[in-house]
Amino acid sequence: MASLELTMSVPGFSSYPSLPSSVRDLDMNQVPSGQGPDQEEILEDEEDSSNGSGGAPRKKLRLTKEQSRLLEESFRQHHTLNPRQKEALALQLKLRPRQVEVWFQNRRARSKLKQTEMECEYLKRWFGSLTEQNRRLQREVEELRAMKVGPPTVMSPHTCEPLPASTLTMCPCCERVTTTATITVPTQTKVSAAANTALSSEVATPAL
DNA sequence: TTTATGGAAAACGTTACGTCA
DNA sequence: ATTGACGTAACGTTTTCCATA
Repeated sequence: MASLELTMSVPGFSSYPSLPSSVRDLDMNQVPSGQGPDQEEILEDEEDSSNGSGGAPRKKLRLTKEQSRLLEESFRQHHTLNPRQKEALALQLKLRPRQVEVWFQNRRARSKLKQTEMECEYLKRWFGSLTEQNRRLQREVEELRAMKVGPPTVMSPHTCEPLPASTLTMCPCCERVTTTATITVPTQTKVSAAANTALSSEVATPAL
């Protein structure tokens, strides 16, 4: 079985499979951009903001730098919290467990968003590279067609007579180059074999 | 063993607030 | 002082997972 192995280099990415290292190694724990004024104690009148859908306008607090730092640190260790961890962290940060929970939810969402953006970028590049590859191969096919080289004569080892030549055709439906050969078996049973050599699509696809 | 059910947690989508240019 | 963009805390809903009957 003939398979054509093509290697491609995606600009800006060293190699796949799976995700390129530049994508894999990115620290998803980094706060996306993130700055902010020195928040001293804009905190908490605990009780009132525990509202509970009662129609009270929700108060939005800003976390202090220290709180953010601790939350980030905790997030680096595990992206989800069990109730115990949540409680402990809330205690440590002087926040309500619900706030810690919400922060982790949002943080996971930001991580995922960033990851998705990077994957999207990667796929765009990969698509561009494949398109270019496809163009090259099609040009190559055209050139081969234009050459109109006569088929090589292959002698049968059994009869010592010339075998019918294989033909190189383009499959109209999938646009793959197809090699078709008629094989003469000694028992005079004729077998038609079609070897589908997918020139254009035998590109190893990365597992994303 | 398989299926139905219910609760908890996570994911998702959206809103509202604070900040900055 | 106003406005629009942006980041993010908070919330409601949907989906997923798991234990139990």
